[in-house]
Amino acid sequence: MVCWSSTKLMNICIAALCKGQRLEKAEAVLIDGIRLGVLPDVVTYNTLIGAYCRFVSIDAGYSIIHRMREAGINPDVISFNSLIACATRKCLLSRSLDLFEEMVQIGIIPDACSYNNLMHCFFKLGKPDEANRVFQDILNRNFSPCSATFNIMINGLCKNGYTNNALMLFRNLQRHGFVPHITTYNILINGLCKARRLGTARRILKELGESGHRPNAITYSTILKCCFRSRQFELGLEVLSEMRSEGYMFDGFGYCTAIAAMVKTGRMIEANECMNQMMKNGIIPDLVTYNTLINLYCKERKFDDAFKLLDEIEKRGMECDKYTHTIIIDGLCKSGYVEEAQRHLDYMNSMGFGYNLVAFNCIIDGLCKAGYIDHAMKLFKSMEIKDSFTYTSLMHNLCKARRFRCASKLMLSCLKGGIDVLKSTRRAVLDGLRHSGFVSEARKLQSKIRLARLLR
DNA sequence: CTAGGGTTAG
Repeated sequence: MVCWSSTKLMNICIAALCKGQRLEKAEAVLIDGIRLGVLPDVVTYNTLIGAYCRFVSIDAGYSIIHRMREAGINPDVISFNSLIACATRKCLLSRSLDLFEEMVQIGIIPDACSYNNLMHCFFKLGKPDEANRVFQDILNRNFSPCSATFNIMINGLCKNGYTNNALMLFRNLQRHGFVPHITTYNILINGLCKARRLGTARRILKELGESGHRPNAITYSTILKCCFRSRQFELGLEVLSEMRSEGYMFDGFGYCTAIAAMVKTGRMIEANECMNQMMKNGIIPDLVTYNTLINLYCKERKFDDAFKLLDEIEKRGMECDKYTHTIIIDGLCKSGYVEEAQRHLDYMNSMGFGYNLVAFNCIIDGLCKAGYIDHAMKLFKSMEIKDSFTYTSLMHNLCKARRFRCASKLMLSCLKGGIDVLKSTRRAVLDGLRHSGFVSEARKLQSKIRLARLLR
């Protein structure tokens, strides 16, 4: 007799192969099993559904439903839950709803997990009311909601702009004895950060520490990213030192964010410390990490160190990307080596990289700063594509050289091309015109700027 | 089933 345990054994084997993305091998094991008289059961097919959904497509997953039926096995709630979860994850939301309905219609009773999926789907559809209805349903039917239910709810509320309700739900749950998991904290912190409520986010972070959980890499990268995005570098660095004094570690992503922000704010000593700490923690640099470090060295004019890293990239069999080259070009410009920067741009082109607008902008700025504004204007005229950086850079430097009418002309072509410029540049051009006697020209330009902004 | 994310220019 073929015993139950051989099917179970086969399932374990198939599950392991599926996990390693070896679907063909898994199918081969199944065929072998059937030939030897080991019959697949609902677990076997559910494993395959999960794997096909994840690695191939939802349709491939769904086709297993047909195969099961042909083999005389009915799909169960787990089969459908995997399909629905997969559809939701891939944002095929109407598909999720159809699958849910199909499941109910063939008489399968949804479980807590099905309802969680449904809520998640409604939130992604931007229908928080529908999601809330499902949530109330879960509570009313005494489905004993698990922490995932609450997490999906809190996350969904945040993502749909109801950060306050999310916070209230969180507090309510706590009052009822719910102990938040690290995931719950992270969801809430992310929501608060995105809503620019940094103060509250920090309070929740503090509570997280007091709760006995430790903030993980996700927690900190969420907070840091948010501080730096809103240009609150001081606060970000404060969080960073808080984290350090607590003995927390970054992953490679976190270090890159932190080092880049320090370089941008001119905190070179701290950036170097951060880099050393990263090395000590055994983070193996990837290309983005190298780019970040090369940027640090270039901005410190340590070109020897920068080129050492370039060698290291090659030695490890990696290839520099457009970021690497742009960083070098900008570094050379900022150190006054504009000719070398231009040579490097030519070299980059010969390597088959496409048009590099950022690099051109760096060189335009570099030429201006080195006093070659006419040279910069010539290059500007030859450029195929320009953006607000190109114009802002030129106009700002023209103003510095007191060539306000030329800057004014550029401003007009910005308005015509629908290119936005910095407020400070607008101010510099207008004030410059006024103070150098071109009052009526300034007035005309100002009204054109107003008109353009109204039409936008 | 639920959470985040890295690098360049004004």
